[in-house]
Amino acid sequence: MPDTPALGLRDRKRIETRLRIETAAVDIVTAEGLDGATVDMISDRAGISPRTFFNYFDSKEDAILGTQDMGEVQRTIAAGVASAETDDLVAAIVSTMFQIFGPLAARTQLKAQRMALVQEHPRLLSRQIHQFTQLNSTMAAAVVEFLNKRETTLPRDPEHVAEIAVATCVASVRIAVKEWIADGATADIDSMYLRSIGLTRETLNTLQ
Amino acid sequence: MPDTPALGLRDRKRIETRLRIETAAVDIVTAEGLDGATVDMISDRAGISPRTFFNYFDSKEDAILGTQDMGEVQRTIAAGVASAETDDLVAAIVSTMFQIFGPLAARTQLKAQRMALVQEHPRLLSRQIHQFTQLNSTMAAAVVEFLNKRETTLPRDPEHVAEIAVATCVASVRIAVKEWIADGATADIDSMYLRSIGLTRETLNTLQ
DNA sequence: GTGCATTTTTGCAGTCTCTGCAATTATTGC
DNA sequence: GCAATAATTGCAGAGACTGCAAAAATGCAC
Repeated sequence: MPDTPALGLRDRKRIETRLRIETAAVDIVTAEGLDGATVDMISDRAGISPRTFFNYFDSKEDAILGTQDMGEVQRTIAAGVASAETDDLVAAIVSTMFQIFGPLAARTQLKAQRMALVQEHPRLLSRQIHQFTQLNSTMAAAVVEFLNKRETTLPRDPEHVAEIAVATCVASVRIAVKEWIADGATADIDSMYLRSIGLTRETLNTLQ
Repeated sequence: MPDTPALGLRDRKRIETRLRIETAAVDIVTAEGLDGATVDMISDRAGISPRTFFNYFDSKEDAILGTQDMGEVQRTIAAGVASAETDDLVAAIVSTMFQIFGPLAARTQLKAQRMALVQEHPRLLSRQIHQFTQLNSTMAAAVVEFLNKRETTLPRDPEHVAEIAVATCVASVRIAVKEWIADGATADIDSMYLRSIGLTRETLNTLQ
């Protein structure tokens, strides 16, 4: 992915503004709490009008989470699972997830703060889980393709199997990330990946 | 569970009002859509003032979902998984979930409508997922106990394995219920249970 | 039944989120 | 420059939700 070839002033400004809003939102919520932070305060710090705030985000929560266009994420998923070289479904799903959230390893102050907020405020967690859930169906579709392509002991209901498989892997990634945060967010992304795979395997052994 | 021993008029009325609100909420949202239904409309049909609405529910969404006290649910879970006679973890989890949502089989117009609404409106789904997530941690704790009690090849991280196992089983139950709704909600609860177990097994086979 | 304590309901005023619309301003391609 | 396009903004307004204090309903003595 080349670094955005020819970005005009307009687009550069938009990206910049978006980031300013996200930063302002996370900062103020960190300082004042979720209910203590109003859209007015955030807009004010970001240097825009409250009305403009809603041109960038649908809600206060979205601004805090930095919700972005899901289009690219979805394309990454489809490509990732489809192009997996392994026949190991777990590895294919988990590694795709780390492709998506890998940039999380190159973490910024903003991202670290954001993750802390999500752990702290149930309302945010709820919204984030919802986003993950939307991802789930996209991932499940990619997994169905994966299954069909391999043709190895095709299950009766590939769609359903795919959804459960995704739910399982997503849970293991989530837990690996949680651990990672608990450990002070020091480890690198590879160890998170390995940890996540390991958790999945352990669970499968236990369930069998 | 004996039928509420000595309930005064005050308590009976409160329960009745609560149900009237839930019914009104579901009916109006079914007819007018999620945004088309206002708290004023719901309160009006329920025969209460808008202010009283918020004495019963924290939000419109909660009224639609009929959100209730999670205390009893949590006790049911702990008891269910703990008292499971099988050594089969999947069976223990899934059957506990059906213990919880079993009364769903004795379904009412209200519950059927509610489930349809949740499938239809992402905002509701989001809120419900959040509730389930809270349940997950309770279930995971019960599963850890289950694992410890059996002492069969204790995994390195029982807590994490438990969370993933629960996520897997919850997903399979969710999908079984979804199918059930798609089929017109005709089948009985036992077939849902069997379907859910079957889905889990298939997935495990595929993942191994 | 009457009177008193406790709950529940309600109205009201107010804050905050979020939307549609139309005017204004900024960027772009020519 | 100049027109087309896009972003920003103000404004008016709907709707969700809260705190507070008055009013009504209920429970419990007596």
